[in-house]
Amino acid sequence: MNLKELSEHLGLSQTTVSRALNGYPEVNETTRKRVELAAAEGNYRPNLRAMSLATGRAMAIGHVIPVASKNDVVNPVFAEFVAGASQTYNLYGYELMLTIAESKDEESIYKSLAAKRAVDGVIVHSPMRNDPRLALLNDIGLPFVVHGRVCDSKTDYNWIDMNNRRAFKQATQLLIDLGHEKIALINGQETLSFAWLRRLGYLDALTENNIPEYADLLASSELTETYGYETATNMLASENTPSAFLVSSYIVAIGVRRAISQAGLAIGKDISVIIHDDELSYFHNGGAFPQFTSTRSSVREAGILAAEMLLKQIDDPNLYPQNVLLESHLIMGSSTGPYRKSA
Amino acid sequence: MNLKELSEHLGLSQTTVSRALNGYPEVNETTRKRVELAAAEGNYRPNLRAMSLATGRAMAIGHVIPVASKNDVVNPVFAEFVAGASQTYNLYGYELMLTIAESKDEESIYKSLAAKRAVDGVIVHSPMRNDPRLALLNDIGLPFVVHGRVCDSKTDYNWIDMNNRRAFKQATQLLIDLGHEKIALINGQETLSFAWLRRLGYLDALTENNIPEYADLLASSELTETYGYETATNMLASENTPSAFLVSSYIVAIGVRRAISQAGLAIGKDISVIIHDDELSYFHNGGAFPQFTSTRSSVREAGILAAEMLLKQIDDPNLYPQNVLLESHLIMGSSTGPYRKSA
DNA sequence: GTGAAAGCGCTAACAA
DNA sequence: TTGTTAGCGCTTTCAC
Repeated sequence: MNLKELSEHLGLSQTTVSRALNGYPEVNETTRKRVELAAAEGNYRPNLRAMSLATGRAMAIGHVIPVASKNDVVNPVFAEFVAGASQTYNLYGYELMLTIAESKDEESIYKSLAAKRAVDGVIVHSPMRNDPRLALLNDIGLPFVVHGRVCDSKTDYNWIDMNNRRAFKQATQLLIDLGHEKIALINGQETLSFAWLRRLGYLDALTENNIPEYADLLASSELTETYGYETATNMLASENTPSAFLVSSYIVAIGVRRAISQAGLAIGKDISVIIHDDELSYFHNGGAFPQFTSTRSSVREAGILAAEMLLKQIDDPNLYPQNVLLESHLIMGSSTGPYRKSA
Repeated sequence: MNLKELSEHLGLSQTTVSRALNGYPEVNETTRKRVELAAAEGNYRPNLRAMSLATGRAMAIGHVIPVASKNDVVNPVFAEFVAGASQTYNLYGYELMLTIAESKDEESIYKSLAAKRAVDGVIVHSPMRNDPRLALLNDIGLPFVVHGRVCDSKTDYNWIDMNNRRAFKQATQLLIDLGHEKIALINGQETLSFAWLRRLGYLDALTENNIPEYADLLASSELTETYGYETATNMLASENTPSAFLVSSYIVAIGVRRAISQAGLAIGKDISVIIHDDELSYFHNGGAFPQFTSTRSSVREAGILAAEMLLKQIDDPNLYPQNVLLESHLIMGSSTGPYRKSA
């Protein structure tokens, strides 16, 4: 059923039917009711592509998820973020166009999305400390919201972020309070800003407590199990054996656990492990990890907010720039609890 | 830059330019070259919506990911599957439209996608043993491929699946060979067919080995940490204390581990844990879990194949039905290795 | 080998 | 309050 058929069926012009359905005020209420009824009966929905073509709005938002290489794992955090965004789009009648692409192809993907008029705006994921995508998107004039922050940006832009720096400062402080001094940070790639900010938070706490920073207790790489295993193994065998690990993702933590148990050590007895992972907030329901308090600030919430921000932006470019820093955050203890180092 | 501008710039008609760009044979090769050059220079891409309207093809595929409730976690497996599909769509010029929706809204979402002409086909995720979506999609005439199988379907349909049954039979056999008899299965919701098939595989092995099936060693629910923790805790405190766990997802396994360590037991010493999780294939690189062999059959591969299958179907409806059962599968050992029960 | 013209299904000026 | 008409940017007959 299309507009023409519907209007013929009603004995009205396409215009009137269109106006009735789109809530224009000048339509007679009786007519509107009639039209709405017939539309519902005939299960009529406007053809999205025709509507888009006529209005010039794509009614779609692009999410481009970068992966480092063809075989890279997709970070599960994206799934939650996208779920939140999808919820918002459903509410406002937008579609979500997803592309998962190798980082090197991203530039051409943005250009292509814009040139094809496939989307009205995009969400930028996984920002780097100095991210060339900002300039590109400004250049092609595509509205965007960044999930995270670009540390070295000179210009304003829309972003929403968790307070990674504060979270890692707090986590580190917690370990310090437990008597630890040799605290390892097994971090993500520090070219990505989330990891960089986590590093800064970790260092903040060390500095405030006059604890020296050991370079060999700082690791930074892609978040995989193998990375966690190998890094922890090396650290445990080194001179500066850490008594605590601060781990940037539960995937990595699986490897860290493996290394620890292989070294004959026990978490909660010989060593302490704190995992920080936004996604884990979902595990937390029911007090799964009672050792640490944790505010539930889910990535999904960020997705909802980011999408709303972008739609507002598209609606009214004057709102620019909008920023949200989610102060609530998550510190997740190891399942076996922290090891209190005797002073 | 649109077609009109491009053709005026070239001094040709829109028709010729369109034909040249779309590879029609009747175009003079010299002309084609000229057109292609100018198009590249002007960074011309056809307006997707105009193209769609003219051709009647949306050039987009819908993925509808169901979540049980508003606060349900999105299964990370979807991310990998979708990544694979996205790769295929990029190749063929299709877009991927993602919707994450509560199961109860799904029906209306499919109807809406079809009526709006937003997609040319859909991928059905998380099939149930008896899934009403098949009938619905057949009814509205939207081509689809199911990721998984609908156990009780009378009619044919396109699907691609891992051999969950065989994988769980093998995993169970492995534990039996290690001397275990009281083997717990902590499974997903058995209304979903993947979980049901896993259960059947588990039972296959028990039956073949004349091992009795203990009802209290079979659990089935949504895959969360808390579920794993509570179930394992109860099982460990019961009469039929299991000496081995077979766990249907690494998220659940985190809870199981927690329960085990809280009960004062050690994996690999007092108890054995096998986790099966397709997604974990990505962890496997580098022999992270050397205890078991494992063929790497990633969910991403399934995504690639499913997308190809669907595009073929759209191209030529006569190919129906297409089915792929991925025989390769994954058995992932616990990081601390299996416990060999003394006979 | 190329072009003119109609049409995909909708919205939005402009008229009435 | 409703209808007429043009047009969004492309593809595709049909004619040359």
